Amino acid sequence: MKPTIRDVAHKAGVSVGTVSRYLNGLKLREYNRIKVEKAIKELNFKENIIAKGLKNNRSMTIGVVIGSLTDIFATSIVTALERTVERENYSIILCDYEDDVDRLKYKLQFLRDRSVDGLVLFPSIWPNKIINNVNDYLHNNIPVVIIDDDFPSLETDKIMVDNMNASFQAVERLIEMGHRKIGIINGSKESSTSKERSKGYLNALKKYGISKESDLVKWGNYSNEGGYSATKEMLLSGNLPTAIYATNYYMTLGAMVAIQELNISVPHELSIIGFDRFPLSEVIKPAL
Amino acid sequence: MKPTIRDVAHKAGVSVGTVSRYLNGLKLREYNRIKVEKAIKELNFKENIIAKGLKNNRSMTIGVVIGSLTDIFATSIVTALERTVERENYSIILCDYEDDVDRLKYKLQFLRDRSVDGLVLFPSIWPNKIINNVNDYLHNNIPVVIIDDDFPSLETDKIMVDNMNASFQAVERLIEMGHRKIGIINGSKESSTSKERSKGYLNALKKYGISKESDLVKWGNYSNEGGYSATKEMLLSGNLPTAIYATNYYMTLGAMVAIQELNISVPHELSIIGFDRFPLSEVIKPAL
DNA sequence: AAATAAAGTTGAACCGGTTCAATTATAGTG
DNA sequence: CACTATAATTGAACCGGTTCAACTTTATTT
Repeated sequence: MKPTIRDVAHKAGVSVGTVSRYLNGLKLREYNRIKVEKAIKELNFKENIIAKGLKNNRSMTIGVVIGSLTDIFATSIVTALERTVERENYSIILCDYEDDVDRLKYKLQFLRDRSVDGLVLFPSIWPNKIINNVNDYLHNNIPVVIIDDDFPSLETDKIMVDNMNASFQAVERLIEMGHRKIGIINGSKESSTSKERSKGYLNALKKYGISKESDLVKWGNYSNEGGYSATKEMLLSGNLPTAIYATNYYMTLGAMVAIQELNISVPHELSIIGFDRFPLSEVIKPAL
Repeated sequence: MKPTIRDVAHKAGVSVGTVSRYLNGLKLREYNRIKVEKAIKELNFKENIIAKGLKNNRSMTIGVVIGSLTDIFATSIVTALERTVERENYSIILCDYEDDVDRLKYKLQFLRDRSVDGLVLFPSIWPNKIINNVNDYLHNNIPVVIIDDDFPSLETDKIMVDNMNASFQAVERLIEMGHRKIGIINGSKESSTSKERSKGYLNALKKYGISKESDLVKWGNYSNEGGYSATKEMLLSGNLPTAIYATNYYMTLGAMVAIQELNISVPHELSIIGFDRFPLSEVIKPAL
């Protein structure tokens, strides 16, 4: 059987309370500290995190809810997150809701039942449908952090990407390079980030007195395939852009494939700029 | 305060033991069952998974250790895995070891300390360095499943991809189509899957009496960039292949970029076949 | 050296479930 | 109907930690 705190106490000749104090970093008398440390080492004692959690009602876990595990934007953030929480001895329970509201709700409940000590929520396209679930966390004083999504009615911490401004700058850059016919591949019509990115595009056009052309505005649903077909559609419509702005990584990839397939040379015939950093960016010549 | 099993027992007028039996699916007398169900509903009782775990020493969690969260091969398996364990009310603690042995060891220990009920281990390139850690699980009767990696000395369950054979078939296919100069973009020299895939390639060549040409064997380290530069190198070496076999998804992508950049047309001048299913496969014309 | 303050230790009770020996209710038998 | 056999219930003890009031030891003051 695994040694317990009582075994340690017995071996060291002190009380359980003393061992507990040691484990929690409180001060012991020198000679007791030495005895406890010796006993811990000899028994190879490891504290039981579950038992610990029972009394102080902490699970030392953080729930992370993510639309899809194959979304590189989200997973790269989770990687950094994991590295951070690990330092405090927390672990991450990762839930993929497969871009489905009901599964999202289910997962939020699931994590509640596991008494996670905190929640990190990645963007979904139905912010209003899960307000109750999120409030359930807040009312129980469980901290919630929302990543890059628009929940105006919820009092949670948020980490926002300045989508509108980033978008504006990207498009402005193209305009400064002389482009006047700039196509955009938007994400999905429901998502708040997509709306923001679209707004930045429109604002940039407006600032420079360029009128919006509907042929040059497509929706690619944030996916490889969507970006591919939106780009094909745009480039085959007859009304050719001189630059394309793809509003995420996957659609940029899809756009690249479409462009190369149509034998359009970048950047001579067409410029392209994409949101998100792009593993292949460094490799492609001319670089994006 | 959250209601406990004792509150339920009190409200229903039965003992805690009876409520516990109900929660564990044992039979109650009809009238007791009704009272308990009513009390649970009225109090909105949820069982405390942590307390449950303390007595029977189960954490209802499964540790999953993965080289990189941005590896689509691994994450797509994790997605399916999560969906499966969720049905049994298990959750997944995901650990990304960032392709680093020490972090891998640390993570294995970390998950042990959290008393996970099982471990799923994704391939690493240092199988021998973690044997002790894995044995620590096995000696404590914690089931371990190893995914597509070669641990001949460990008595764990394994899920293997038949890398050698799949590789053989891919290459054989190319040969049957008339190719004689077939390039391969291998993964990394240390990984067992890569060795297997390489072996399949060589076996196919041997079967058809084609001799190996070193110009046509490159290593791409399983990455986009690696695939890209390996392909560039091969295609610029002067000794041109008529077909290329890229041994994973990322390198296939990198190879495609390289090929299109060199203005080589697929499949007229060059055929390409890739290991792993490929989100863009459907979209690219001619299809891979 | 005695009185007081501060620091450290003790161990029983607790967290919210499960378990099981003892007990009680129901069903089956002749 | 009495007598078993079986099924269901009870509640105290337990899982492995934390906590805190009561106590002991050490340090400081006078």
